[in-house]
Amino acid sequence: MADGSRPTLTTVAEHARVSRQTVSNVLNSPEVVRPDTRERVLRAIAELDYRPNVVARQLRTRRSSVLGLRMPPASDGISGQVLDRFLHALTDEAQRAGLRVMLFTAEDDDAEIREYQNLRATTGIDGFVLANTHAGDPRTRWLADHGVPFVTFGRPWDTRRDDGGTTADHHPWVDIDGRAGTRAATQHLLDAGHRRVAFLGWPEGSGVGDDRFAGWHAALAGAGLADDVVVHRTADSVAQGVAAATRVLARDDVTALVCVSDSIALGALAAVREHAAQRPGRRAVAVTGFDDTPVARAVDLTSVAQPVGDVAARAVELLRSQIEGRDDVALDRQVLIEPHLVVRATSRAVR
Amino acid sequence: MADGSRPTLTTVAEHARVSRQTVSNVLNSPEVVRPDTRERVLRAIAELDYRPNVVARQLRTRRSSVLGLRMPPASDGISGQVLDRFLHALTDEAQRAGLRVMLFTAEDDDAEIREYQNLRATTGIDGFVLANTHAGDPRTRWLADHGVPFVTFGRPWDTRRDDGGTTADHHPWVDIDGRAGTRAATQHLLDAGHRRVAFLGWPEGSGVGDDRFAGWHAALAGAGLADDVVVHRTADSVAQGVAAATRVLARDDVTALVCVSDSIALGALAAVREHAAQRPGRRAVAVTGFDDTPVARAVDLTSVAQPVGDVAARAVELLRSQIEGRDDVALDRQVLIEPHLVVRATSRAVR
DNA sequence: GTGAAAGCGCTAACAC
DNA sequence: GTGTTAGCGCTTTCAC
Repeated sequence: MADGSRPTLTTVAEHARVSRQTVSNVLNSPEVVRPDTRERVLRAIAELDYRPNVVARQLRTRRSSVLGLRMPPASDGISGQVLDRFLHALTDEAQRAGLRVMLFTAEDDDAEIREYQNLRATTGIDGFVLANTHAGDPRTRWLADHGVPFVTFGRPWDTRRDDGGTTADHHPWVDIDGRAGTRAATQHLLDAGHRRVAFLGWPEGSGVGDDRFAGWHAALAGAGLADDVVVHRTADSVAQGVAAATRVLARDDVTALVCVSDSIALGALAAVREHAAQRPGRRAVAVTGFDDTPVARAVDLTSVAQPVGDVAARAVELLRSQIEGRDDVALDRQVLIEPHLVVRATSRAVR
Repeated sequence: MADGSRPTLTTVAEHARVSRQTVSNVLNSPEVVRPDTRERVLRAIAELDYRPNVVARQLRTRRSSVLGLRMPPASDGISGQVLDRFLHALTDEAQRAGLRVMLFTAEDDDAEIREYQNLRATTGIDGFVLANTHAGDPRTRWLADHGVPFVTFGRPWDTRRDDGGTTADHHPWVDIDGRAGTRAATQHLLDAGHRRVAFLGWPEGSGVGDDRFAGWHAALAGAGLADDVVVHRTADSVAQGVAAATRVLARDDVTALVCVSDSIALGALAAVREHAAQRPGRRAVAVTGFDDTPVARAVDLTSVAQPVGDVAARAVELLRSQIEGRDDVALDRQVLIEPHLVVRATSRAVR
């Protein structure tokens, strides 16, 4: 029972007939204690069910072993799911490494920076994970300038900076190779015999979207089909997906659609269904999405899956090496992880 | 710049020419300090950009102002979204109340209980929020027995206990009135003139599912239509939704489907579309879902929205009253929140 | 290898 | 109203 008071270092020390310091050593530098003493101390620890008070330790060492993460704004899109899965994986990986994840919210980037200061000053958070970086992000800059350990899920997309500096560009990050993802999806369709593979993407200018576009284009180029391509760009929503696909399907030679997201793919699927109803007997148009969200699984949509577990593991690793101050030369500070294609009904030969 | 060392109470005290204690008082019991002194201290605080070290405070007061939440296992279903939205709202509300949310993971209930002990003993977490309670939950029991502040999102569905005890039954909880939700959805359909409103639900025995079923039934009973009802029960997936709806639509008098979840509604929608294609000219069958997930918005599905923001606010409130030890008689320790119906295309009169 | 002393930054208890 | 003293539980430093 945890009533009364918990045992402290002193309790354990008395119990094992050693000094508090020795108990501390057993916990933190076991190799420095003689085996039999260590044994005795460990027994006392077990008997008393002693657990070190991390708050006291934190006060002394100035290390909290806590990571901060801004709770990403509730995404209305379907793809928001990826971040949630990432958050889960991150919590898991952090815990495995003896770290905790603490959440906070902020209205905008500036508020977030203020919260960094706050959290550092008051609770001594050790580092941050940023999940939603964007072009010209002031947050990475601030963190780098202030020597705060952090890692981003997502590459910094702007390589140029007004003042010609490069600080922000060199921060540690982990990202998923979207280009490889759409490339694999496109290749998969080409392998199935499709020749006219259209791309339904986001408006130009988003790093992530452009990256995915590039993968599709590269695959077509590899097959010598890049001279005359079909692309339609639109905002990320199911309704827009319907509209975009309907437009593209007006071209009768298009037999497959590579979509930049599951949301758009979901819309495309509806359009394809409509299209098929009007032309019975014709081979169904293949569709692929991106993110492998629950919806994709639900409607049996082929999609590119982001291995968020791997991302989280590498992120924690990168963070730890910064926090512990070891300049891990062996550790790549920029990690690009390959996604994989999950083939489902919407891209398989139908009938 | 935060380099060098941050100011402490002592720094501020010297700066304001008072004792450390007075500074502490200004922060924690301002009314006890003379106005002019307080003014001077506040000025010093502002000038030095002093922020109290919460770790030190925590060591002293044994209060962490941190709430623990087990990261719910990545739900493959579409409805998992509700928890994510809740988590966001909780973080927000907690922050507003000066609390932080810390995450952890656990394999199962027992592991979670072990983690409670751990977190309490080592980091002194003040309380917990449980998001996924289930019948016969050992966690609420453990927490109650050990006097740990907590609140659940979800009612305890089992009112009986082996030993006849009632501890677990009296814990503070916040929940959404699912019954009221389906009742509103059903009434909405009845008002639109539908007479045969079928229910697509989960297998009997889940508290949440039975609750939603009850609301539908109550609405029909209120209209004198409960004598001969159409119900189909199935697992929560889109595919199952398709199958269930197809079965139910074999009865030609069914003109509306109230679904226990958006997943099932999504499937039902597909079945309805198929059905309509075979019977042109017939009035489309109305469909409603539950949870108002992004997918519902995406496909324009009428759905019952869970006001998770309200839930989070009340949860934080209940937790605070426990942590601060005030036995708030005025505060209902069991809060049922009314959801609201979001009417969209799938339940509006078509054409 | 082990122990004693000091102190991290704060607040509770009591003196003035 | 304000200041002084003590101590939360731990680790770092330095004797031994």
